[in-house]
Amino acid sequence: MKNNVTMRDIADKLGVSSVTVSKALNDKEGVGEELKLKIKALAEQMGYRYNAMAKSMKEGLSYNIGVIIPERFAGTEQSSFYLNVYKSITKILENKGYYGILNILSHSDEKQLNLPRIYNENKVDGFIILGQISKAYIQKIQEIDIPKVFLDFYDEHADIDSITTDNFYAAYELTNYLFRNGHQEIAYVGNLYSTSSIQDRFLGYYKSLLEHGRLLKQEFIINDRDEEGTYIDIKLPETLPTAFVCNCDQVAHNLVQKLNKAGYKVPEDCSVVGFDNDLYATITDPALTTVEVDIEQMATNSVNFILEKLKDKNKTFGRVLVKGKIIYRNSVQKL
Amino acid sequence: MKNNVTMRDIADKLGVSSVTVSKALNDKEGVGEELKLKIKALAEQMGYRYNAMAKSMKEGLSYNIGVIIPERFAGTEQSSFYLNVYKSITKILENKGYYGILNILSHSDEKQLNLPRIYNENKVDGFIILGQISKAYIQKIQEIDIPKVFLDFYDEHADIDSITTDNFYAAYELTNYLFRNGHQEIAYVGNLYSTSSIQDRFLGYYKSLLEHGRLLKQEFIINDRDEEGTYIDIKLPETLPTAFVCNCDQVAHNLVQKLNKAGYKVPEDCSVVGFDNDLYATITDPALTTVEVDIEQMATNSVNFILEKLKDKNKTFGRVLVKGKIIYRNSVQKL
DNA sequence: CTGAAAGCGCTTACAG
DNA sequence: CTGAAAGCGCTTACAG
Repeated sequence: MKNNVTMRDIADKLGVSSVTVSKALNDKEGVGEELKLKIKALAEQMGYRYNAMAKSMKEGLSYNIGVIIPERFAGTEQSSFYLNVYKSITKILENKGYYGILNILSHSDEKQLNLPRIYNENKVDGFIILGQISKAYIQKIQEIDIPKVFLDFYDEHADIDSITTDNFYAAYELTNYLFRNGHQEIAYVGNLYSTSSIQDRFLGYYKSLLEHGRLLKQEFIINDRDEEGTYIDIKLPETLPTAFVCNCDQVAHNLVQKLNKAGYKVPEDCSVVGFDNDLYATITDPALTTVEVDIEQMATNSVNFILEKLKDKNKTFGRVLVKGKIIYRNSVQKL
Repeated sequence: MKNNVTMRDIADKLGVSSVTVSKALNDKEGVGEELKLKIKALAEQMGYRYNAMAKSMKEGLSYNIGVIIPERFAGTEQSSFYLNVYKSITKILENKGYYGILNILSHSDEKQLNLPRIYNENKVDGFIILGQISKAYIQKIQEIDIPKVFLDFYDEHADIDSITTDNFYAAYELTNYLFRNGHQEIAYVGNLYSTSSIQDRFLGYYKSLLEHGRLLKQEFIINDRDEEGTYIDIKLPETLPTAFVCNCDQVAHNLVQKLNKAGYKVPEDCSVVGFDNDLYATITDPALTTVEVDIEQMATNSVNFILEKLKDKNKTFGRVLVKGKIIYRNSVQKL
C-alpha cells in the first residue's frame, strides 16, 4: 500500500514535522490552533486514513479482543444465542475503540489443547470465552498471560473472572412460581453433567423443592442430551408430574411436542416452563413461561471487565451474576 | 508488553542475528538445518509468540477482512441467518491466515454515509458486505479503494462483484413445482421493493406464471413488510389462491398461522412454500417445502473472491449465482 | 509551539 | 549460509 497517504506526506506538504501532524490529528497539546486546523483540513483533503497498526506496533496493543466460542455452541440452529451475544459484544467494543475477533474453537483444537492462532500471533489483547469449554482447556487458557473473562459459564476450580446469568436463583424463583400455582409433582429436564448452567438451574429447582418439603425423585430428573450436547429423545416418566422445569426453551419445545404426541395437552394436563426466552419460547404452543437472559448486560460486563483488566493486570471481578427476568406466558396452569 | 520475547531475544541468546531467526522460524532459505532446529527449539522453550502486527506493518496488510452487516439484518430474532454466514466466513478466513472482523452498520451511520471505523483506521484489507445496503451507501462504498464483495445482494447500477443465491431460478422452479401439482391460482407474498432477493424471487415466480399462461393478478402480490423491513400484518386476498409462494420461511410461517386463524388448513385448503430453509421451515406445522440456501458455498466464494482481489486489484468476478436446492416437505397438496 | 531522534518487531534486499 | 542496514507509520520523551 505504497499509495497510502501518511502523516509524513501531510507534514512534507506543509513543511512541518510528522510529530506536529501527529499531535494535531490526535488533538494533543503542543500545536498552534491555526496550524492544527490547517493540518486537519489537508488531511481531509488528501484522504488521509489513520494507521492503527502503527500505533498498535508502538504500544504493543492490538486493540482487538478475541471472542472464543466452542464449535458445539456455534453449531447450526442453536447458534443464534451465542452469536447474538457476540454481536452485542462487538458493538460495545467498537464504542470503546476495540474490535472483536470471533474465533470458533473446533472440537479437535479443544481436545488437543491448541490455543487459538489469534493468541499465537499476538492478534488480540484479551479473550472473552463464550460458552463452556473442557476442564483441560480451561486450565490451558488460564496459563496464558493475557486478560480473559468467562462468559455464560464458570469453573469452580479456576479463579478466572466469570459472568453468568443467575441461573440458580432464577430457576429457584421459577419453581417457586409453580408451587404457588398449586403444583407439587415437579420434574426437571436437563443433563446435570453437561454445563454449569444446567447444573445450577437444577440446583435452584432443587432448593425450591427442599423449601417446599418435597423429596427429590430420581425419575423426575430427566436427561435431554448426550455427552456431546446432542439432544436425545426425552423419556417421559411413568407417572406424569404436574409440571416440568426445562433447562432451556428448545428442550421445553421438544417436550411439549412429545407430550402432545403422547396425548397430553399443555398446560391443561401438564405445565411446562423453559429458560432463555429465545425463539423457541414464542413458537411453542402455548408460548412458554421462561426466564429472559439479559444478553446486553452480560455483554456489557464482559467488555468492561476485560478492558479494566487490560488497564490493570491485577484487577479481578470474581464470579459475577446477572439477574434473569421471569416472563410469564401461557404454559403454566393454576391447579 | 515489554515482557514479550522477540526474535531479537532469541537471536541474542544464540549469538546470531534476528534476520537468521526470522528465516528459521518462517522456514525460509538461507539458514543451516542444524541452526534452524536450534532456533525453533529455543523459540518454543522461551515461549516465543510471533508478532503478526510487525509483519502487517511492514507489508501494509492487516490480514483482517471486515464483514459489514446492516443493523436491520442483524436485529433480534431474524439475525441467525446472517450471523451464521458470518460465522462460516470467519472459519474459512482463518484457514487462510485471515481474520474476519464483524461490523454492524447502524441505521444512522448508513443514513449519514459514515464509513466503518475499521476502514478509517486501516484495520482491514477488504470488505464483505453482507446484506442489502442503501443505494447511497453502495455508492459510498464503491468509492473506497480496497477490495469489496457484496454477499446475498447486488445492485444493478454498481459493478461490484456479488454473490447471491440464484433466487430467480429457484423461485421459478419452486413455482413450476406447484403447477406440476395442479395449482393454477398462485399468489406471491413479499415486498417487491425491499431487497433484490425478494424482487428476483418474485420475477422467478412470474416467469413460471408466464410459461404456464397465467396472468399476473395485482391482488395476488401480497405485501409482507414496510420500508424499514418490519413485518406487517399480512392481508389475505378476497378469493383465496390454491397456493402461496412466500419470499422467506418466516413470512410463510406467519402466513400459515394467519390462514389457520381464518379457518383454513395447510396444505388441505391451501398450499404454502417458503424460501431459506431456516428454523421457521421446520417449526411450521406442516413443515415447509422451501429452498435451501447454500451458506457454505456463498461464504467460500466471498472469501475466495476477496482474497483473489487482494492479490490482483483488477480481478473481477461479476454477479455470481449460487444454486439453491428445493427441499420437499408437507406444505404442498397435490390437486 | 515545534521537531530530531529513537523505537515498536518484523522483513526485504543486498552484501559478504 | 549469515547478517548489517533500512524501512513499514506512528508516538514518546526530550531538547530547543
